[in-house]
Amino acid sequence: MNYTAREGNESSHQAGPSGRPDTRAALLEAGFHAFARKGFDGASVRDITREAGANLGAITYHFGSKRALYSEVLEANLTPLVDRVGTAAAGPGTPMERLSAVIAVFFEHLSKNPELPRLMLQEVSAGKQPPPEVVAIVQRNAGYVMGILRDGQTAGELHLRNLLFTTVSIVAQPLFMTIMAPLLREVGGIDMSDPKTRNAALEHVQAFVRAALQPREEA
Amino acid sequence: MNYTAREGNESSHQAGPSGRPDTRAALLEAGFHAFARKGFDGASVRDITREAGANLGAITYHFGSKRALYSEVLEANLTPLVDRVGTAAAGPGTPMERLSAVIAVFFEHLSKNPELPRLMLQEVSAGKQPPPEVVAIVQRNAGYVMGILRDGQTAGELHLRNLLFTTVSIVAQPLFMTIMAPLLREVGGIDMSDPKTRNAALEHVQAFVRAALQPREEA
DNA sequence: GTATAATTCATACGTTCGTATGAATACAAG
DNA sequence: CTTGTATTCATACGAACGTATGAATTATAC
Repeated sequence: MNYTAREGNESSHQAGPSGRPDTRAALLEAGFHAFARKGFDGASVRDITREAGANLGAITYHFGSKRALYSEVLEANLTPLVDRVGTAAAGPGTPMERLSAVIAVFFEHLSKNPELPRLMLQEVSAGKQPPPEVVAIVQRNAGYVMGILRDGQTAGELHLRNLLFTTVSIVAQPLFMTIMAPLLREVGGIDMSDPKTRNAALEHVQAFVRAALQPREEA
Repeated sequence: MNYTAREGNESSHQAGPSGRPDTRAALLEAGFHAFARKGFDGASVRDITREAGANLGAITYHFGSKRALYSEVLEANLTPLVDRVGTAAAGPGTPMERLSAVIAVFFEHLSKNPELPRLMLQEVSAGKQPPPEVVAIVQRNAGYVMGILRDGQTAGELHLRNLLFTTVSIVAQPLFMTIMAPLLREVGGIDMSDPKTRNAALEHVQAFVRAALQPREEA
């Protein structure tokens, strides 16, 4: 029972920056693809280890279990996105400009990692309570968006009633737009892998949100 | 090889309107729950048949395979929603009113069948091309929404650039709002099972879309 | 070099999976 | 009743699953 491999923190594992195989990273990568493509249950340990060029027992050795690998995959792939959102949210400009920047970050990051939204939505559409790390990440992301909305609200630049609902409405758009890509081709003959089209979609979402939040006089 | 059970059309199967067990319907119901809750791979034939109070071989007998049951579950549960959307889209009123009606239908139907959006999103977030029946249903639904948008566009009542993108932006909202319900409690302490809250969410989405599509003067 | 720890490897275990099979039962028609 | 069909049932099969095990190998320290 010596193969714990989880005792200390990283850095002592496999000399990442060297030319060594770094099985651990390969498993995270392969696991990401497999989980995104087939879901947790659909992706098998044999699939993942084979794709990673590792032995069947590698997941048990490096992570302890398939479930633990899944958790690390989630965290490792969601954190960079939310980090980018955080910096975009803290950037300069009016609240509306910062919001557009956040949408752009979202959109670009998801477009460059087309499997990520699948992973996220599978996690959320599973119905079960996601692992606490995921909840924390989502919470952090929501916090960034809500911060912008609050700023715009107090400055009178944005018009909205409910902070949380509006946040959901906004975040839903890049996620959905990205995840619907395969269906958009089928239904509308639109190819989201074309950068031109992708940019058009981004601009649509930005304009849509901008229009929705524009202050106006009404009951 | 006599248990085909798929030769003719319905009506000869099990005398639905009688007091008989109607295993077939029970399997569709149990399969819907199980697939929505655990995904296709996560839901086992043994789970489903047990929940349906049927024998282990019942799925093979009545549908031929687990996959075939899944297809029927998808179709049986998506069609009623899209039918309702169709009637709402064909209703009276201005395009904006019809759009709000469609959103309300969406919202209400999804709220009453909280597992349905999970099923839909799992299907779409699986990445693989959904079965052609599902594509057809989605296409029909998109057609209804796009019809309203086109009407409003020619009447000058709605302002939008891209028909398809706008449709995605609209449909995404009730879906996301419903599916995010568990996270909304966690993140914002909001209980979507409360009818009051649910109605507030509906009104938010309607107002959000209305504002986004309101004609205005700009570049 | 040798000793010690970290990692890989082949293989096996027990479980669960979807489906197949044929006997048993329920039902409808004559 | 008897006959024939539709359905249920218990059980079995082979495959795939996640994980465990201990030997082989590789890296690190001395």
